Amino acid sequence: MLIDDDRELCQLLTEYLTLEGFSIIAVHEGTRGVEAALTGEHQLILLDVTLPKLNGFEVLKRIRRQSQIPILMLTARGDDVDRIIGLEIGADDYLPKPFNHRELVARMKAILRRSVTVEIPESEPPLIEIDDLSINLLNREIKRNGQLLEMTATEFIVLKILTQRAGMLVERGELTRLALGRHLTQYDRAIDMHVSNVRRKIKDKPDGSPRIKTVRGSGYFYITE
Amino acid sequence: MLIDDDRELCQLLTEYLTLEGFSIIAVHEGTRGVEAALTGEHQLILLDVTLPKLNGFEVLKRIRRQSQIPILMLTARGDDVDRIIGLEIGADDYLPKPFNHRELVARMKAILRRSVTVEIPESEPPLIEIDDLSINLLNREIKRNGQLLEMTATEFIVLKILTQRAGMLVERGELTRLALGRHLTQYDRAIDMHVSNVRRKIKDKPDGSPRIKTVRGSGYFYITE
DNA sequence: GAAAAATTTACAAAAATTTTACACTCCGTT
DNA sequence: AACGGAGTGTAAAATTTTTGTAAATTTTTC
Repeated sequence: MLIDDDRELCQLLTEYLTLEGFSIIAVHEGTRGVEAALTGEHQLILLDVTLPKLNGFEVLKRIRRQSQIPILMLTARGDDVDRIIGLEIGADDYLPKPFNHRELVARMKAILRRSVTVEIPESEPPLIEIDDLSINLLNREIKRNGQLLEMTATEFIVLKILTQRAGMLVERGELTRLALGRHLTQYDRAIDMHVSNVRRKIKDKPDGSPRIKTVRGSGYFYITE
Repeated sequence: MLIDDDRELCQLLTEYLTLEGFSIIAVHEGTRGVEAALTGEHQLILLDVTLPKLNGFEVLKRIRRQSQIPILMLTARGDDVDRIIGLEIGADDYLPKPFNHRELVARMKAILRRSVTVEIPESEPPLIEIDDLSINLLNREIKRNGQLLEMTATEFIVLKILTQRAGMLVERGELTRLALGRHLTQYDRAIDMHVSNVRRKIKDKPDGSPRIKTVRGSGYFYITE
């Protein structure tokens, strides 16, 4: 999928890439791009940085919040800052405009080659149920025996990860990477806060025992049995 | 293959990674690293950024000129520029020093998983069972005939190492390196304390015989048979 | 520009680790 | 048999690390 507001470029690229054996869908607006990217119907996103309204980085971040789909950024300005921000936020590659069509294809193929084994789209079950919690991955709702709990996006993903791996230790570093999308650095206490908030919101189990255990020096895990 | 001029780190890592099922060869110099990387004998390169003479990026570039072998960069504490340049030139991942050994393994496995052709060292069985002890590596729980024992992270790893090598002598120095991640120095009694604590917590065998034997002047081992 | 969320800061509390200290053991020597 | 040094076990103290969370700050969202 191509996200770019330059319709002429979209047409040219679509034609060319179709010729190369890709099937392309173009959208010209950021929010629509995010939606489309999250449908899971696409294998690779080509994303222009300079979009009206919602800019490319914003789009990238929103997609990354929910999906690891490969993204190749297209940017007009070849300045390093852009590259850094893009890759840092989670783009797989970047290509400065104007670019050579063949180079684009080469890079797309490179990304796809890398992602083949990663993106095994085995659909995760849309609902995690554990104890009296139900965690709906589709609409991101969490209920404690039927009652809806308010969660922020990050708290949701933290709880999702911990429950998906219930009974298994998730190390702080890994949790940080999975939930916050960055490396854990010294003195970074963000993940602790999120866990703390999750604990406060989900409360203890019906029998009064805690749900999330801390393994000092390692990480956290959701207690089973 | 590990390319790093810090020999001490190389030794520690080699030991640890060997324990994890990898076979490691370390070189301490850039040009030799490039040569070795291009022999095609290795599946993954761990590459330090701050090498004398030929720096890590240069090594990376030279390797990439001829090979797509997976490369994980070890960067000095997280300066963004380094990270990005590394990825830009073609590293597969990076890990800022100082890093957690377990995290390194996780990332190595992730990279290897992506490069289909390589077989990942079969992850150690998640459960060690010996006598009436069961040691769960997933959630780091230790049970003595069903009953949960409280252990600190260090005590856990000490017991893990001793039981994994049950019947074999583990020297104090090696145990210190593996469990505490440092070299044993004169008057360092920490490992003795940990062994002592482990002994106290796991108690003797059901028949009243001790589980961990001291070999005076050498080390410890878990008694089998 | 206000509200919400995320992150950082700060600090007390808890827990883990290391160090210290001393008793004890092994073992070769006197 | 007594001596003495090196190595070991471990209690207790000292130190360091880690965690929980309130509050402040920054960033993001709408």
